[in-house]
Amino acid sequence: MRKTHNRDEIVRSALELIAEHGFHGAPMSKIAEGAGVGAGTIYIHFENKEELIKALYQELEAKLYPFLLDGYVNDSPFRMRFFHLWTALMRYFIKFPLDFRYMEQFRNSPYGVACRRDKFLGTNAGRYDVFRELLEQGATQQVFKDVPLIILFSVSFGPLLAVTRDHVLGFVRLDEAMIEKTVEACWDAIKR
Amino acid sequence: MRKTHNRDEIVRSALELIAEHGFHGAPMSKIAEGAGVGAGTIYIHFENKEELIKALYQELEAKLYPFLLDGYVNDSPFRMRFFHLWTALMRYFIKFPLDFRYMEQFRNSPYGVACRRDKFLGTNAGRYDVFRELLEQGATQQVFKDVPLIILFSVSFGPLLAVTRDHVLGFVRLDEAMIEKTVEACWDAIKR
Amino acid sequence: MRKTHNRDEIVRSALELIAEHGFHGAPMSKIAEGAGVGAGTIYIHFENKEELIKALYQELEAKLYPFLLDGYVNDSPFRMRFFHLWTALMRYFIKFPLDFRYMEQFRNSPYGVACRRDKFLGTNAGRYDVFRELLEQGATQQVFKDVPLIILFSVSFGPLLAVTRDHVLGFVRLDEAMIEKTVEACWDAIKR
Amino acid sequence: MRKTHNRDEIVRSALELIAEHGFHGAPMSKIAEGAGVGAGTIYIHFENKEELIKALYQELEAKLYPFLLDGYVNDSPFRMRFFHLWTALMRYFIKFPLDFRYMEQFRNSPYGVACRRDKFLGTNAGRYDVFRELLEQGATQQVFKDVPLIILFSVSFGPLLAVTRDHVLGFVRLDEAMIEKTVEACWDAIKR
DNA sequence: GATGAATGAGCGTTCATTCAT
DNA sequence: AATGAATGAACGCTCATTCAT
Repeated sequence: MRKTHNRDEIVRSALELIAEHGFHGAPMSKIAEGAGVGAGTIYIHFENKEELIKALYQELEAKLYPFLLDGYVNDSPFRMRFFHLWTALMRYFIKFPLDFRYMEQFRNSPYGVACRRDKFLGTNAGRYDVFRELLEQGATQQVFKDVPLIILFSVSFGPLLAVTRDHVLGFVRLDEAMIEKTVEACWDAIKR
Repeated sequence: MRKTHNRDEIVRSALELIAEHGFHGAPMSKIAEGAGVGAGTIYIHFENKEELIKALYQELEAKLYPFLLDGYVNDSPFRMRFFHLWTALMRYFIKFPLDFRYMEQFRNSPYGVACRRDKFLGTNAGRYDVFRELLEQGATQQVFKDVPLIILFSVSFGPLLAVTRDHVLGFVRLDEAMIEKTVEACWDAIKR
Repeated sequence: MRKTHNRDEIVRSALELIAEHGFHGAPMSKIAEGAGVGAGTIYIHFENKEELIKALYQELEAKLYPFLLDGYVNDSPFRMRFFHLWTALMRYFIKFPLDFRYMEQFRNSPYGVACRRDKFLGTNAGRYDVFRELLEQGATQQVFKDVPLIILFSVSFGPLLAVTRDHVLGFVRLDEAMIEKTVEACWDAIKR
Repeated sequence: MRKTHNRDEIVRSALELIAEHGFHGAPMSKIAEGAGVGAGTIYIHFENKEELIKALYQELEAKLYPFLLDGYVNDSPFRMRFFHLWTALMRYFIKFPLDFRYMEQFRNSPYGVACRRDKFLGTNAGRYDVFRELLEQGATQQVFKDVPLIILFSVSFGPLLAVTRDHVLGFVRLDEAMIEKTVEACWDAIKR
């Protein structure tokens, strides 16, 4: 189907350009060019630039999920599940640095903030999320520090994202040992 | 002297607008308007927008430093010094949320990345920095995990910045107890 | 096709405005207005103002050439060929005074100087040019004064351009007799 | 007297900048800087930029005149006087290339055209001018071609100015022999 | 569905001129 | 007389979006 093919190319082109040059360094005309379509074609598939940006973020999240769950054993020990998820996330970002750079930009943008507000306070507050499930469980079982859920998120992802950023920007080159040490830091940060 | 007054107003207006709307959401014309000056006046004090952005960042850093060092005792126990600095930083950001938002934007921009590259690899690699001194000392004394210096930075600041962000964006309201717990998380994340 | 029509209108408007008010008296916005298009439309057809200016010059040269060669007999006597070309050039400028004024402005601008430098010293030094051919031939046959080629150009065009300028600016009204006298002056100036 | 000194410096700075970069490449602020005065000081001595430009032109003309008349013998043979004036003019321009470039720019600008219109048609039509006197005399005595005075001007100055331009722009290097040949060309062009 | 030329508001920046000192 | 910070209209140019084809 032609239609889907074009849409995919647009999304791919947007990812590349925005990840590399930021939202404002990626004009619609260049996204179209990179996708091999006309400028108007984007507006057939997406209402406007903002919608394209949000849709792309959701596609990246959807692509990430199976990666995280691959090999995830729901009833394995708590610590192991934490290590599995955090390690998988880090490996994913290292494998797909464009995805990381895009997602970081998104998180730092008004769109991303609104998205997060919705996640914690809004209509999506209850939607299923492996990370949330794990953190909530750990909080209940008093494995983690006694702080609000959102702070558990920030404290346990903070080191991972910061270190991954260093890698993606070329400040360090992460190998498996360093990934393990980083995930350990995340665990140490959060555990009681 | 009129000159200094205008310059200060421009810097203040730029801080407000950029912190709130990002670099691209803060056109020079609005910065001028917010400062109560003509558009051309900015260019008397700053060569161009980029220079204004960098100068503002440096002013904020200069304002932050004394705040960190206030009460800092150079030969107090290691852990105490860490807690002093990290707590002071967090309190500063909570007290001046615009500064935090601006500095975060800067760090996530090409300017900020270049600045950091310079700090770790370039000509400023040796310049004095309380944080760096402390982290290097801790690495030498094997108090911290055995990872490169840059990762010590990311791991120990990661939770702090992420949690502060939650506060500044209104997702949590941090009190002294929560600040302490966050700094503890930073310490736990980094310590061997 | 709309595209070509708009491009032509832009070129026409630029010619009029620049011929009359100079490069700096012809802002892109007014050129657009004169062409009946939006300001951005110009940038679809020309990369920037400089490229528009150069392209317009080349179009005028291309328009001039056939005019010069019409009725030009390659093996007619030397003096006749000179009179043919110089007379045709002068008639052309009188018929299209905007072209004259534009070309003069161009010649007096950095673009025009660079263009001329290229013609005499650069990569275009060998490109075919009726005027150059005639002058080189005349130099070889010692019909002309013994001076460098570039001076033959200046000496033989000098009177023509100066007189044409007088006409275009309204200081004289040239008729056929006066054109003939002017071309004779050019011939007298150059011949040995 | 301070006043005169500043004025002179402004005029000198304007000459340098405009000759080199054109009217639009010479902002008042840079002219002030080059003169070592404040921007406002220019407006004490000249009403506005246009007046500065015109005043500078008149100063250059006033400076040129004595140069032309030096050694000029009013009752020497006709041809000799012509050669004296044209040669002196050319030498002057070669000696003071900034003056030449400035005067050419002026002549090609609306100011210059207005000035010339005034000279030939306006209130200054009768003012004394060595060149005019000589050309009028030559016309009366039927030494020159039978064309209007203004065309005598253009025809006799055309080669001189064009060749001088070549020299000033670096296309040729004129020596005394070449100057003589150029002046001869001017004479040939004009004489009956 | 697909195109890409066209739009025009808005951007960063310049500069002739003014005026409080 | 001299200053130079301040002004703001105007510049060249960009780009999200539209619409005739």
